[in-house]
Order: sequence, then C-alpha cells, then structure tokens
Amino acid sequence: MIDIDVTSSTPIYTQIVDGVKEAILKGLLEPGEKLPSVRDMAKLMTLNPNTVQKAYQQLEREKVVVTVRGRGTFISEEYKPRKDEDKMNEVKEIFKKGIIEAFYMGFDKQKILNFVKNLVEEMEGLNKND
Amino acid sequence: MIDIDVTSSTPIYTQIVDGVKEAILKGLLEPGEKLPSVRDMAKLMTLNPNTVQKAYQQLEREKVVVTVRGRGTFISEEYKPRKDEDKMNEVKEIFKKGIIEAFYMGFDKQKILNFVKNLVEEMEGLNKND
Amino acid sequence: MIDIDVTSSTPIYTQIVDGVKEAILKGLLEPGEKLPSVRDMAKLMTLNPNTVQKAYQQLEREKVVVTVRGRGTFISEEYKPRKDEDKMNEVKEIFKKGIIEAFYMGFDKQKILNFVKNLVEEMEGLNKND
Amino acid sequence: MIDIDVTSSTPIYTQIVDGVKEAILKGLLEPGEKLPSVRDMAKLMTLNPNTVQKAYQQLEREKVVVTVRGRGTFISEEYKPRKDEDKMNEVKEIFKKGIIEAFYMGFDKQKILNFVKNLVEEMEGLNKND
DNA sequence: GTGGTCTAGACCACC
DNA sequence: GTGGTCTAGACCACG
Repeated sequence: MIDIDVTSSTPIYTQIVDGVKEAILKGLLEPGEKLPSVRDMAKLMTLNPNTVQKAYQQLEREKVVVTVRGRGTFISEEYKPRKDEDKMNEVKEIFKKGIIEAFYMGFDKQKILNFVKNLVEEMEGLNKND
Repeated sequence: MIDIDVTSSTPIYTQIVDGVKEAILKGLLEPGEKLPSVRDMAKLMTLNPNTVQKAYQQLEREKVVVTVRGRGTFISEEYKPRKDEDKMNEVKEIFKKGIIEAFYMGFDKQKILNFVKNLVEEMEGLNKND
Repeated sequence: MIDIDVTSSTPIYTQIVDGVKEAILKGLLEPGEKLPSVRDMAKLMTLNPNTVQKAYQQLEREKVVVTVRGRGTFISEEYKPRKDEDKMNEVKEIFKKGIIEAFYMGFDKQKILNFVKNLVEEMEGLNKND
Repeated sequence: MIDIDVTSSTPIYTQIVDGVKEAILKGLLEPGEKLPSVRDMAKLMTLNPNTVQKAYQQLEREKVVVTVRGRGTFISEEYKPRKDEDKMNEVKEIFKKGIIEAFYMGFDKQKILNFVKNLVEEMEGLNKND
C-alpha cells in the first residue's frame, strides 16, 4: 500500500504518516475505514512494530485517525482542518524549500507553477469533484 | 543575515545552506560577492566554526559557491543548473509533502496554486511585476 | 582492512573512502555487505568516530554505500556509474599527473602502459587471466 | 603559459610545478631555457610571489630546474631520472587512484588502457621521436 | 588572513 | 544498537 524507502533520510514513521495522508486524499482510504493493526501493518511491511506504532500515534495526534480501544484504528470520519499559525508556517517553509531547489534546477516561475499544478491534480485523484 | 532556529529539526548547517541559496535568489547576495569567512560567520551567528564550515562545503559541492585558496568563499559567478534524476525526485517529494499538508489545512486546488504563486514571486526578488 | 597512513598528506577520511572503493573493486567487499559501524570502525582503526563518519558520508554521497536507518551502512547492491564532466576531468588530471611523474622517473610510453595494465589487472581481482 | 585554477583543491604552487614539468615534456620548454624571474612570473600570472617562489624551490628540489645566483632559474640541461622506492610508490598510488575512479565511472579495462594511451601520446607531443 | 582536518566528548532521533 | 549533529579547541597548509 505505502512504499517505504529504508535508505531515505526521512524517517520511516514519517513516511508512513505521509503515505496514509496521501492515500486518504487520493481516495484509496475512505473515512471510517479500518487500518491494519499495528502488528499486522508491521508484518505486512516488514517493519519494526515500534515504528508503525509511532506513525499511528502521530496520525492520531494530527486527528487524521482515531483509535478505539479494543477495536482498532480508523480513518477519521470528519477531518476538521486546523490552520494554526505554526502549521501555516511549516507548509510555507516546505514550499519555499521546494521553490528554491526548483529554481536551482533551472526551472522558471511558469515551469514551477505547472509542475505544482500537475502534482496537485495528481493528488486530488478521483475523490474530488470540482 | 540568515536567521537560524536552533530548536528546528532541520540541522543548522542545512538552514545556512538554504538561507544562502534563498538570499541569492532574492538578490541579497550577488554573484562574485564574498561570504564572511567561516570564523566571522561563526562569530556573527554565535555558532561553532565547524558548523559553518559544513554548510560552506555543502554549498561548494552544489556549486552555489566557490572557495578561492587563501582568500575566502564567494558566490559562484555563473551557476549552471544541474538536474539529475535524484534532485528531480527530491523536489517532487518536497512539493508533494507541501501539497498534502496544504490539503489537510483545508486549502483547495486553487488556493494552493495561488499560495505557491505568491511565494514564487516573493522569491524572485525584483521581478514581482510580470 | 584498510591501511591508513596518518603521515600522508591525503586526509584520513579520503584514505578510507579510497580504501573502501578499492576493496569493493578487488572483491574484498561484496555488494550488500555491511560495513563496521562508525564506532566500531573508529575503534578498529583507532580514529575518531567523526573522521570515519565523514568518510561514510562521502561514500554515501557517491552512492558507493547506502545507510539504512538504525541498521548501519552497506555496500550498494547495484552501483550505477555516473560520469559527469567534472568527474571526467578529475580522472584525466589524475592520470596526467601520473604520466608526468612516470616520465620523470625515466619510464617511456610502453613502460607506462605496461605499468598501468598491471595495476588494472591487479585491481580487477579475479579477472586476472583474460 | 601555465593555466592556474585558483578554485582547484590542488595548491597553486603544485599547479605551477606540474605545469612546468608538463611544458618540458611537451617540448614547450627546452633544457637550458631561462624561466621568468619569480617576480615576473608572479606579475605575469597575477599570483603572490611567495607562491611562485615555493614552486621554483620545489622544482629545484626535484632537480627539474637549477637556479644560478644572480642569473636566474633554468630548465636542467640533463635530467637524471630518480627512481627511488618512495617516488615509485607515489606514482603507483596516483595511478591506482585514477584507475579506481575510472572503474567507478563505468570504464572497463580496455577503455582505461586506451584512455591512458591517448593521454601519454598527447603528452609526448613533438619532442620524442620513437 | 583563509579554509581543511582531526580529536574529544556530548546529545539526539530512529529502529 | 545505528547514524547524524553540534561544540570546543587544536593544528596545519596555503597565499
């Protein structure tokens, strides 16, 4: 489901968190759907359960997911966007970094915008009807 | 010149690297201009010289900067963009991450594109009005 | 495993990098094989861990080696040669230097070529008899 | 006459030494010919006289050049190749380094040998009649 | 003066 | 356990 690169510099647990979020946006995971248990997920992806655990905890902290004791972990039914200043800055920094690196790869303004446009559309997948 | 957040999870030397690149794109640092010596920069930012050194070396590896023996470190006169596959993927992943987080903040497609557009123009320095 | 000459003018970390590359070409280190951990290697060679670290990082930058989070550093499974112009020039300069010095030792053209031929075969490890 | 790259990692004085040796082998500098004085050479190449001085001293140490007090510095009339073990090892190490890097650029044995052959012939220039 | 290397020792995140 | 970062302080080669 989620492809992990163990050699990447981004921690595995972060890759899981990002992967789950991406899958939800793409409609591959539906609100209310049950995620595999920590142990199953760990076996499935041949990862250390502690790593998966850490990812689930962060997903819960971000309210992307809720865990019901004894039943499992589920994609949140209704995700309420949080827009605090910290988050806003974080996102801004990410994009800034991307833009800087893009410029240094020789992209110009228009090329960057097209690049991002394509990515956004790819990400929206099938689940948004606008 | 460059503001460092010592509490950030991104390493200090990376913040320096990013900061220099950003300053160049914004026109705050001109090609050919001399950067403060490793020691001076370290004093200026109250960092250890080794940390600054590491940043300068990475900048040189990326050809953003050249060091002239015995004289110091200078912004490259002409930077030739190199776009290998790895770099391309890196940039893509950065933007993907940004887009995902933006969606989770409640942004829709158009809002994201505008957000990025503004950032790009801010980064371009003087070319704001095209 | 790798012999270091602390009196040499080539930095220790470079000697490690070269030593690892040589060991791989000679078949002494197999793709996928684990290198000693930074600390172990440092103890083994009575060096400071930072020095070994620097060598490992350069090897990773050159994709000779991959590091797997929490597990260690491994010889790359498949090394894809990258031959950018800079690298090409570097190699050319090395050989030029070697040739000049060889001439100054009284070698003629044929002697140099034989000398290099022997070295290449020595380096190739098992393919000595082709 | 000799082109210096001030950004190179090889010291400038070494580049001068190598350059002079190369020029001699190529026949651009004849035995007995006078080299520009340290000060002239420094002006000519816009270098620090100390740097040129250091280069000349090393050339003299290697007996490539002789300086006659009050007259100047001249290319040695008869260069007697010295082949001590140290020099031999040095040259061997240079070639080994070159071969390793060539392999890592994807060259095979034959390609390396051809590469070196071409370089040798280029270096021999016009002054050797074999 | 410049950058480059090395040691010592500490702390941290990740698996 | 692993690698990664940072500080402090020292020494060196180069120009």
